[in-house]
Amino acid sequence: MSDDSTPQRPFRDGPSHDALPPVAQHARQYETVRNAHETELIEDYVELIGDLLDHRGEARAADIANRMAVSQATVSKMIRRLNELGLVTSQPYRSLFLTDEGRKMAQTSRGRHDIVLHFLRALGVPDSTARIDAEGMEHHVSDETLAIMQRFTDEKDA
Amino acid sequence: MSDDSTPQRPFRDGPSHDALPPVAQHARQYETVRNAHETELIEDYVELIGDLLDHRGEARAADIANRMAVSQATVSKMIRRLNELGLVTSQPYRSLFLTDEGRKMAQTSRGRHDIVLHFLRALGVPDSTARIDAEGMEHHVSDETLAIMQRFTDEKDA
DNA sequence: CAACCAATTTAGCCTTGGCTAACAATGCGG
DNA sequence: CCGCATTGTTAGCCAAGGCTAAATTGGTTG
Repeated sequence: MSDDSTPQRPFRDGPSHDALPPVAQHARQYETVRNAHETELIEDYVELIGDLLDHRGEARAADIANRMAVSQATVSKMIRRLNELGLVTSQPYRSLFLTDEGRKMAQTSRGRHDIVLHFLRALGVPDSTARIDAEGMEHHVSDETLAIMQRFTDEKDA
Repeated sequence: MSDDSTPQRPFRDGPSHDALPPVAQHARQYETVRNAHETELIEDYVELIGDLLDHRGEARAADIANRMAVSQATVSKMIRRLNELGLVTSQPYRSLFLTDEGRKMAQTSRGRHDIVLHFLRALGVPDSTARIDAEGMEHHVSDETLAIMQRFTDEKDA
């Protein structure tokens, strides 16, 4: 463990850099991101399925594959996983449905997504860019920040 | 292809949902996120190595493992990858260095990271939360949005 | 200078999330 | 009601990014 015993070396003369955060805190940042990665794809699928159900009354694997730009095989495999996780129910060759838990996740995810999207628009980001950024950002924004974004958007719109 | 021929079904009576984006655009959102995922870990490693070099004069595998909260074996494997990608140079059992390209990536990544972090703070997010969120968000913010964030922060600080 | 401890690397395993190709079921048009 | 296009599934491949355990190297210290 060579870390964090070494006092600051007098090496730099460049622009001022922030100090490195303490190891434990730094580590927690990365852990949080890794954890988010584990759930975000799941959430994206569930959210999309929820949207399809709302807007079209059904969610077919082919539609999901299209919208995700992914092969049907990938979707099929993922659906099995969602099934095991108790998020969707499906009979073979039939349209999908969300379980209660799945519906809850879809709703939450939807909510976060909307807050981020509206926030970006309120900030002045053009729609098509806002959509793309929101998709990536939504899984990495804490509840705390989310609340602040919400507040910002509300004030802007008021 | 059952998609996008079906006109709106009159199903919902709940809260107003935005319409689904056209398939092509929707697909692009997900593709962008997938692409970001491919590079973001790499960027995180390179950025961290750059930070360690700046702040401590050297970047050791053990420090990286500590700060990332990951095993040394994982770091070792990743370093080999970074090597193959021409981002770092390393002799076995020795400290690491960034190539020109690696330095450039570290700098860019650092820049994005700082903009997002400062933006979040300017928005009113407490520091420790801002750090965590910034880590996750930095790879999903477009240049366009980044510029807007920068501007916002500048105005706030002025 | 030998021996031990810390750091690094290697080997081998696992899960995720993609893919293609081949096969199976559905359901519609004639 | 038969045939065939569309849709869904399965099998088997691959790369990435984790892990543990074991082997190696390097440095320090008694």
